[in-house]
Amino acid sequence: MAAAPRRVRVRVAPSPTGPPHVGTAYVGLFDYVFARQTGGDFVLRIEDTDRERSTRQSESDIIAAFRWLGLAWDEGPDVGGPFGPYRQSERSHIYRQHAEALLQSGAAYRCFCTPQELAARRQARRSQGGQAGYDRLCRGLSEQEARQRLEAGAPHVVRLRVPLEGETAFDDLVRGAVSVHNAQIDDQVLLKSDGYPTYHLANVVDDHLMEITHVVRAEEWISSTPKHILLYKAFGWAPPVFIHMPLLRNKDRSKISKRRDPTSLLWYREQGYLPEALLNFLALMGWSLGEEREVFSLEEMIESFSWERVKTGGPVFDLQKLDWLNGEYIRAMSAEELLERIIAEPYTRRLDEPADGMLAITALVQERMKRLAEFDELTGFFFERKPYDPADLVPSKQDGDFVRQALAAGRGVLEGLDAWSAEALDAVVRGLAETRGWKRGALYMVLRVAVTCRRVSTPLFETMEVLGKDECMARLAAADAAAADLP
RNA sequence: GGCCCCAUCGUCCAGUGGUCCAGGACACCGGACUUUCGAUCCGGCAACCGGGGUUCGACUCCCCGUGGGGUCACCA
Repeated sequence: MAAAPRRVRVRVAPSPTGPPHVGTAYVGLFDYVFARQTGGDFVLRIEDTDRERSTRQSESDIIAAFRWLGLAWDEGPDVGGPFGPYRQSERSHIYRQHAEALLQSGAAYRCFCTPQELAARRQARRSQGGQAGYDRLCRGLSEQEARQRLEAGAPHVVRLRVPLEGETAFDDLVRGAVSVHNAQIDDQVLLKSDGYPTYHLANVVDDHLMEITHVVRAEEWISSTPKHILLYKAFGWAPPVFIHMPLLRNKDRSKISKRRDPTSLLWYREQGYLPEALLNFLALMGWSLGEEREVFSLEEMIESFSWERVKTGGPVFDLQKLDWLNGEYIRAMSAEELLERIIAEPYTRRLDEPADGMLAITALVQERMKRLAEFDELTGFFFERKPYDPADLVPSKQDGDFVRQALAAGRGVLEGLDAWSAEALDAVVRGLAETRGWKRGALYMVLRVAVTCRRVSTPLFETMEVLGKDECMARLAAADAAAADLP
């Protein structure tokens, strides 16, 4: 039975009906890794068959988001390829043709029920505790009747004639056998009355025509996979391998949704999550290296990936862990690279500042940054004096008197200091604390607030060095004035 | 509700019949370092959903419960 080894072809098939979704990236990551590992092809196909909701904006956002992540596709609407077009809205004739073939063979039939009729009947059935789904009213229509209505121009859809008995099964690569009784399967709409295909038809036709070997998609599709199997059968095609990835979850374990957690890739990018960190994090959702290492590159994942190691339980998307991981990546790079990436996006509005100063500042915040977008907030005091409450100058267990003395003494020793380096500053201030018998921490806190206008800041002396003597002295003087009437 | 999928610390993962009174990571709580925050290092807390089988032996296999999730559209 050994089938000829086929080149692996996978696709990610987003529907451009909103912001690029993190779940799409999740599935796309596994597609990409699998394709790269096997030397296969990764295809991007735009499933824009919902004419109401699909937008070009959404499509380009999706493309931009995937580029940002670095998940490059070999074929797609923007780069072309031998199996195009890759936008379903441009393939309508293909679907119509295939629907026609099904009509001819009797595997499908025309249904003239209107949405309103369907809704009404559905509701009636439901209130009587009956089955959901289509009641198959038009399934029994005679050919003559159907033709009559068709010629009269009655709007209609094409439905799949699902066998009433038996069962349909498939083997999910990560879940094993799944089977459903055909009686449970609805006579699915294949072609809508606007002439566009539904997901079911378009998906099956395209996956076959594009020679997709492995369909990787989210778990929510499991229940419609039997319909797809039936469709492949009706066409006389061999179905691809199916792999249903678990659904990413909110904290309450429901399917991840923007109501609860951020789902837009645009948001992750804006916040300053690094693509490699986000990918690493997504990989951790359901897959592991097999050793106890959690920080790894895309390349490493490609090297050791296997479907056997993907879990089927739905993972909760934990932003706290993403933050930690992002911080790991931030700390692992050089300050130069970090700054480059902050400027490239940009994540800062300080684009006109001198490069050496920016680099020094970046080095100071690097180890306390979790997201690149925090840069300005963390470094604002370097560029401008921030308003602050003079009471902040007072260290715990100290009073205004201490603040005034500390400031006066501090200004005194610093005024005479010429070598304005962190080491020199450290030595001088340390010496001051000792000669006066002051608690070092208390003295430092006064200076910190005076110089950075904040109780929490980057290390004091490095910060003062970057700020320069003039600016520091001016800030100390201002603090001194503000401390005048501190109790 | 019908059908389907899933089930190890709060969360993410390791564990593929014995080496498990269950291991790592995040978070949390302590401690160390330290001029604040952070980073770093050290330590701690904390789980095999329940019940039946199978087996000499089950976290691991099977069944039934229970729980969670998904799906039941001319949306994907």
